[in-house]
Amino acid sequence: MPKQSRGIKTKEKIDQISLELFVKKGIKETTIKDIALAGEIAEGTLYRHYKSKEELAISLFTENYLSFSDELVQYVSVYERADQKLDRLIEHFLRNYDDNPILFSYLLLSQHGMLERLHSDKPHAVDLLVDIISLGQEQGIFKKSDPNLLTALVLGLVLQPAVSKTYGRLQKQLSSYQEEIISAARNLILAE
Amino acid sequence: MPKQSRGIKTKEKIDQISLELFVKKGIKETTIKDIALAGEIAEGTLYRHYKSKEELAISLFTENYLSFSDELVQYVSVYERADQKLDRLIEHFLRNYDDNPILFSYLLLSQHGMLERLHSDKPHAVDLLVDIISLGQEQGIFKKSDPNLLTALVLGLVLQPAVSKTYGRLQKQLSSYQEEIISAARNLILAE
Amino acid sequence: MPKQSRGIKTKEKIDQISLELFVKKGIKETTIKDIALAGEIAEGTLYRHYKSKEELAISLFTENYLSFSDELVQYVSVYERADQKLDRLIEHFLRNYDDNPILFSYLLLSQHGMLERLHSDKPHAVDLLVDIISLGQEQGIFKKSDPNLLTALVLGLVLQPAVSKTYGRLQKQLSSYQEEIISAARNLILAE
Amino acid sequence: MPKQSRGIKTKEKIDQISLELFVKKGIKETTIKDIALAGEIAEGTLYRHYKSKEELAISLFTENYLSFSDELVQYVSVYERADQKLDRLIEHFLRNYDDNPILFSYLLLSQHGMLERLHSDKPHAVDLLVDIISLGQEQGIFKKSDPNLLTALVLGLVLQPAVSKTYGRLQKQLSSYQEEIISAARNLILAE
DNA sequence: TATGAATGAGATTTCATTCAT
DNA sequence: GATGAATGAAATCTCATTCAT
Repeated sequence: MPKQSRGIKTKEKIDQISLELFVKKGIKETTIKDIALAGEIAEGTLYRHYKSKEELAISLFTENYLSFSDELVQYVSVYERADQKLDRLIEHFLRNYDDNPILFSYLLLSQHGMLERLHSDKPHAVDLLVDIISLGQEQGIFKKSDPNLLTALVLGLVLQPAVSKTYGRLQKQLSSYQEEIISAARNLILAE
Repeated sequence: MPKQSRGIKTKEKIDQISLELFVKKGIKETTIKDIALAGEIAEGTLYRHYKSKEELAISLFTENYLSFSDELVQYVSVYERADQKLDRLIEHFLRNYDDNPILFSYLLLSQHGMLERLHSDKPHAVDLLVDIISLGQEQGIFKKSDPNLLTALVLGLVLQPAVSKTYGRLQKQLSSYQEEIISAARNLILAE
Repeated sequence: MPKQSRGIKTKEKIDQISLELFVKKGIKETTIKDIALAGEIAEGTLYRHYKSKEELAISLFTENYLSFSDELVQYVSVYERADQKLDRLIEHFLRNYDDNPILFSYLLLSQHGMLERLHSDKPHAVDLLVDIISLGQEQGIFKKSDPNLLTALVLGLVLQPAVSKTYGRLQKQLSSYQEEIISAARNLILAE
Repeated sequence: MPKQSRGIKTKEKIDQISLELFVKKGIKETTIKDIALAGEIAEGTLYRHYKSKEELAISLFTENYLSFSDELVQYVSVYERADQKLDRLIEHFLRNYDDNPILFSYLLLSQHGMLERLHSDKPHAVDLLVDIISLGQEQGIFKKSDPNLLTALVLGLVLQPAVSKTYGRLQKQLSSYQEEIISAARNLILAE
């Protein structure tokens, strides 16, 4: 006996609840029953929207990661200078994390094992950072060191605060650290 | 009829193989059968050495993480100045990663959910970093910003290259980036 | 908002599509969703016409099998002599198969498990054949061997070509083999 | 807690019990639980021997059908003349049915849907019959009609009694009908 | 110590059926 | 009559763990 016909709401509820549970307990550790109970839906209902739990987890990652990446690309493309692009990238990331910490925690924590499955021809977030850094080097704005290392270092400056926040080692909104993070990144990467 | 009488070797094999599989596929995703097949041992044999799969995973993490932490504490305690301590900490981490990348990938990737289970009175690696940074601030050597943020940023500079290396985005030995990483950390943290 | 107001058409579509799928994949193996997709109807629509999937399957079998049996009885009753009855029975079967191979494949292949559920006082096709053979023996036209064996053998001569056609091992219309099949049956069954 | 270490016996039990249930109730209608209960094994035990219920059903068909085919080929190859080959084929089939009616009922009833999946380069039972009939025509012993039709007819004479026996419409051992079946086949197929 | 078949609890998944629209 | 999202009972399947050998 169907409870409601609002399919859209149901899918959203599944996504929301799953995200929370996946972050809190891990994907494997979260059972269909957990999701069904928390979402007040039947266990079978999940399968009207996703072929399997794995597909749900992958879709959650892929859809959100790609749409975040798209936005980022869009947002950053307005600027010409690599340093401005980088500033905006960081700003945008931090703001997005604050807007939806659970989603971003999921993206951070499930990178491992997900990024490999990401079959997309479009450039995504990490690619974008590599591109910006290369561009900055061409523009003579950024240091000439190994761009892969520079990427890793800048990535660390941006992602680790998010991870630390996820683990509760940072208390405030990520955006409140924006100035310091951007300044750290600039310090690190600008040609002297 | 036992295949070999040297129990030590078997345990080592279990540890080695489990570590690899845990890193490659995740702990929950790795089955006893996977370990048994890859290690050419019987499924039951694992239970001669560990009470459960969970105990194996925890033991692997704990033993290695704690012994790494201990060494680190030891190694760093020789120095007085916080900046020297920090340099040594980074150096030691990079060297250890190069010595056993799989083990360190495991320590990095399974932090989530593992650190919580670690009930030890000894200070962990992250605590050590916090301590060093606080010390540096007391010594007037380090910037006076939020020590938790500073910790996150330095952590990012050190861990992300390791993650990037794990994902193949960095090719060379981590130690070869040591100078740049240390200099980035110093740049970031030293009082101007 | 109903897509079309002609309920008859919908029922026919359900019957047609179900028949095909039941033959191709089996009854249990065919899901309501399969039928709905192939028939471009909603899953719930089937239940406007049948109480359950089982009722659909039984109805499909019963209606068609019984009407085929009725016709057969009618058609064969015109003749007096058992050998003429037999000829007409074979002719009628082959023609009917050619007219609707899918339907007949269904009748052939789902006998197992269906015949048991058919509680009807009307004689079935196989009973009719047994009767004809007994009659022929009484009339002194047919061999005096075990009538059950004779029935099986004649049945084999008629059904197996249909099965072979279903599996594509025979190409032409079944009716084109009529002469040879009838002659084989006569050869087999006529008293020398 | 494992009950016994006699893995061979367990697999045999699974095969035996499954065969019986598959014939009695159908494959889809037989649940793992049914098999486990009847075989006094745990439900999971089946999966030590087969990857899935479907694999069990397919394996049961394939293994037995192919080994029966092999035997048949072997057995028939001793003779030179097509009519002798045919006699032996029929004899061998009937005897085998009597030796294991359940197995042969399974082979008969699950042909549909199984034969398609039979990926074997070796010629099997039906091919053998086609070959024998072609050979007989070359040897001038058999009628010159369409060999595919002749195959279907002979097949019908042999298989239908088995089907009838499976459905309880024949009482005695199939072998007791051997003479009549062989004679019917000879009558049908021998050149005038 | 080592083995590996067997176990069974618990997870995932299927799908006929219902019912509010 | 038609729709199709939701249901949930029942099926399939997984896999950590045990224990007789």
